[in-house]
Order: sequence, then C-alpha cells, then structure tokens
Amino acid sequence: MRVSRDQMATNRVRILTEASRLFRERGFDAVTVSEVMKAAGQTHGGFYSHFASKDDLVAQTIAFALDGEGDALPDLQGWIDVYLSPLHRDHAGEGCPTASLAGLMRQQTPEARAAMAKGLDAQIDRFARSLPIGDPASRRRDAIGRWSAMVGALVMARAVDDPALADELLTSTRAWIEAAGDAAGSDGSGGTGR
Amino acid sequence: MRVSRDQMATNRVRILTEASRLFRERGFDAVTVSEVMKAAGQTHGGFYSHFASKDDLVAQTIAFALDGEGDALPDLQGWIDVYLSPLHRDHAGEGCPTASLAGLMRQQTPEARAAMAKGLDAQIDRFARSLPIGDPASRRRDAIGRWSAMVGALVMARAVDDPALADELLTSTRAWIEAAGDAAGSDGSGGTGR
DNA sequence: TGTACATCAGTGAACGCGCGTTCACTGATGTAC
DNA sequence: TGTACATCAGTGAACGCGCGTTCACTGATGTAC
Repeated sequence: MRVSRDQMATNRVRILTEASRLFRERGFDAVTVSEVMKAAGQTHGGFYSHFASKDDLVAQTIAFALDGEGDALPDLQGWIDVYLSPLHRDHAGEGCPTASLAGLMRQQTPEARAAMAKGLDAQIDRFARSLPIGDPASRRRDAIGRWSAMVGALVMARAVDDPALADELLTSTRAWIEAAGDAAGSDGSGGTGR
Repeated sequence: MRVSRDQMATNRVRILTEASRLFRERGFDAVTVSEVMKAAGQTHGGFYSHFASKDDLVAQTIAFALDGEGDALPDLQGWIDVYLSPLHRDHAGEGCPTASLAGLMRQQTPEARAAMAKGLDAQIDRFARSLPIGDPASRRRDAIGRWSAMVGALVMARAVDDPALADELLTSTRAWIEAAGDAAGSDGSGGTGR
C-alpha cells in the first residue's frame, strides 16, 4: 500500500545504503535487485517506484556511496594505515567504494562512469588538501600517486588467495608510500618529511 | 567430428587465447561461453571437451594469461611509460591481465584466485629483478610500491568517463613514481636517481 | 475541520530472455590384430 | 602395411534455471471541496 512521502524518501535511502554495501561486497552482477530490496526490507516489485532499472540503481548508488567525502583528513598517516590494513581488505562491504567498484566500471553506463569520475575527483581533491606541504599542483600530483598506490595495493590484496602475499602487498605499499612521499612531496627534489 | 590430438591441443590454446582477450576486454560475466567458442572458431557444445565449466575456463585463462612473464625488463622506465599510456588504457584486451582482472577476482573460485596469486607474485619478482639498485628486500618493496601505483592508476583511469581525469591519473602517477623511486629505491634514505 | 475520491508506494505472481550446461549424433582419428 | 572397429572432438538443438522487468491489485496517503 501507499506510504507517506517521508517514508518513501527513507525507504529510498535504505535501498541505496544496502545496495552500496552489497555492491561493494560482491560486485554489481552478483547482487540481484530482489536481494537489495530484501535487505532494505521490501519486496522486489516496489523497486521500480524508486529506480528506472538496475543500471539506474548502479549509477545512483555510485553517486550516493562516493558523496559526502568533503572534509580534509586531520590524520592523513593514520587514515592511510587503516586503508592499507587487513581489516579493510577483509571488509569490502564497509570499505572504500573506489577500491571495490573501480575495477567493475568498464562495462557500466556512461551515467555510472560519470558518477565515478566525479567521486574520484572529489576524493583526490580531499587527499590533496590533507597533505601538509607543497604548492597545489605538486600536492595534487602527490595525492594521485599515493592514492593510486593505495587503491592498487588493496585491489591486488583482495584478488589473491594467499594471506602472506596479500599482507605483504599492504605493508610494503604502506612503507613505500611513506618513504616515497618524502621525496615526491615537493617536486621530486626532496621534501621535509612528515 | 573427431580431430587429431595435435589439432585438439591447438584448439585449446586458441580458446584460451580468445578467452584471455575477451575477459580482459569485458570481464568474466559479460563474456559468454558461446562467444569465446565462436571467437575460437568453434561451436559452444565442444567447450566441455576442453573445460569442466566456465569457472574452470576462468581459472585456466588466468594461469594462461599470467604465464611466461619471466625475464627481467631491460628498459624498465620505458615499460612503465607504456604501461601508463592512453594506448594501454584504451586497449585492455591486449593489455596487462592484472589491471583488467584483479578487480574481478573477489567472486571467483579458489583455483582462479590461486592462479592470480601465483601470477602476481611472479610479476612482482620480475619487477624487482629489473630494478637497478638495492638489496633484494628493498627491491621487492620498491617493486610492490611502484606496481601498486601503476595498477591502481590504470584501474581508475579505465573506470571514469572523463578523458582529462584519466590522462591526469596516468601522467601524475608516472611522474610521482619517477620522483618517489629516487627516494624509496634504497631504504627511504634517498637514492641515486636513474 | 470533515468528507469523498484520486493517487500511487508497495505486493507478489508471472513473463520472457539469455545463459551455462546437456545430449544424441557425426565422422575422422587412433588402435588392435 | 592393411583392415575393422572403438573412441571421442566437435556439432547444434534443447533444457532448465535465475534474472530483470511487468502487471493487476491493495489500501493508506494526499487533496479538492
């Protein structure tokens, strides 16, 4: 039966929240519309009151998941350490959407890929603003370099069935970023350290 | 009708070759068994003379695609430049299997994930052996750090529908790796440069 | 404010399509003698 | 080497399942008066 507008808005957010978790956990293809609706406490038929199609849900979920990442990070090194931790690796459903979803974007709609581009750009911007030193251009370059290494390490650590290799990917990348950041932080001519 | 053993072996390699290309291009789920067989010049029914299931094909294709990456790279910087080029980004089918497939491995069988682990380890090893300086441990750490950044940058560049951002991810990561490598190459205390 | 009615969010059965997989069959290959 | 026969790689129709999507229906919500 019909529900109030407020209730409908709440339901919509719940669908997006559950979709965000499930998609990050298992990818777009392996998660069904019915499953998302069930997780959100509804039946599958009502899905089309909220979204035009599953593709539409995917695009809106990406925008939803990557949104609200605005403020600069007060403890950058701590954040990097958590990002490259076994805990994060083993809990993709509650983790970084970029690391979980970027590798699945090639087959997605232009809308979904545009949402990913927007979210990625915002994330890089936030990272750059969190860096302590350098002019804007070198900060942004530094942010992209570190961010690439972090995402790549997490993607690879999650791809393998070998805990020792997965751990090594995380710890070595973390150590390398630390050491490398010192040099690359301001134009590659040696920085001030953290 | 029945074919000779040699012909069967040839056909098998052709199936793996086409599967490797198609999977890298579009992922495991979006490529059908029929499509692979058609690309390999056969009909879909014969597939099960070669493989037990599609999952079996996936696992064997990963092993096949990541195999034979043995020799050290004579021109490491040139290789990195090609890896982080728009050409590589836009031709996933002929490109690095890790960058195309690592993000899709979470839902795959243990066999497939084990093949990915083995291939990844071999790739890191080759990278480490191609580095000009450092003791084995720091070379390996350096290889993992650079490799993570390269894979992450390519994955993200392919995920977005924004050529400018995609280009920036590649060029900034390339520049950052160059600058960072100088510092991280030997224990984070500053290196010798290239 | 109260009342009558139109709207539409949500339900759950049903549809149709595409996929992985199976199977009876074909005829060249490989082997036993 | 030649012959008879068993094997089995490959063919293409068919099967069955799960998925995204549709649809008739329900009844509370929202609105016109």
